[in-house]
Amino acid sequence: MASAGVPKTSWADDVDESEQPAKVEDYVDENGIRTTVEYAINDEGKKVKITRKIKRTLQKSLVEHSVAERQNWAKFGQERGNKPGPDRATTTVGENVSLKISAGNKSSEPEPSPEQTLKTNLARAGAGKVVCRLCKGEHFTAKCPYKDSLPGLDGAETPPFGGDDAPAETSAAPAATTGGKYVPPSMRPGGRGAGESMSRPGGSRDDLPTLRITNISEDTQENDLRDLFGTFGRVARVYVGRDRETGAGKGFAFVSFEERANAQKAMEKMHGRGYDNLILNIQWSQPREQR
DNA sequence: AATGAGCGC
Repeated sequence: MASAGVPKTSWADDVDESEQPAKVEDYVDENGIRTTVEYAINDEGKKVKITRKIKRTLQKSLVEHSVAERQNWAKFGQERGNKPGPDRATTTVGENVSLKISAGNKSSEPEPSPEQTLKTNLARAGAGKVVCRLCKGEHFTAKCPYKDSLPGLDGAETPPFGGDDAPAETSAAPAATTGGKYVPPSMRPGGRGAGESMSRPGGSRDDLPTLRITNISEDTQENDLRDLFGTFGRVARVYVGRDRETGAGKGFAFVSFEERANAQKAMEKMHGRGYDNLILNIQWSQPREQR
């Protein structure tokens, strides 16, 4: 408008101008001549029409020799007798497809569904708030001081799937299969009873008979100890204390057996024995977590 | 000399 004659000083104006090339034509004719026509504003602020004709030729220096050579092949079949090279009337050059590399499959999922968004928002609303399911205190249920004295959650009271506080409407079939997070097979309603083949009666893994091994070399690995103590019986778990940063061993480890008698025997046999130029020191471990 | 990780509402 009035600013037409004012010299442009702002770089932003330039950007705006270049944002609108207003291309009106862009085609390739049968001879491979690409023509583009666009309107632009030149330096004097005048509207100009720019017509470009570009002859697309394969440059042998940029193309592998054998590929460039094919341009000269005599045509056959329905194209017999036509001149060599691609006929732009019948042949199009594939457009560039940009390949997006991403780790995992998360980024490939489309925009979240309304339900997912709702879920996310609900989760955000309650973020940072921890409520014990047993005593309603501000701690995780697993940390509840009344965990043992209050009626537990492990009975039939709380179904493992779709808890008692879930609205009845969510029991639709899709919700049951896709609605939530992963449910381990042993926890699925139709699946095998929990631990039919895995767990022993009367114990979570926290009360396995566990030995504390000290004075091991810093590069002792879990498998080394598994091999060493496996001769006394089935080893349920091996933990090597490591530096969080460097991953180097801190000189101690825990070895849990399935059977207390085997652990006892291992301790008696191995305590004071040499391993890696060091004398093993073995005691019963104290429970990691007091209750 | 030396006593474990993470899950999660």
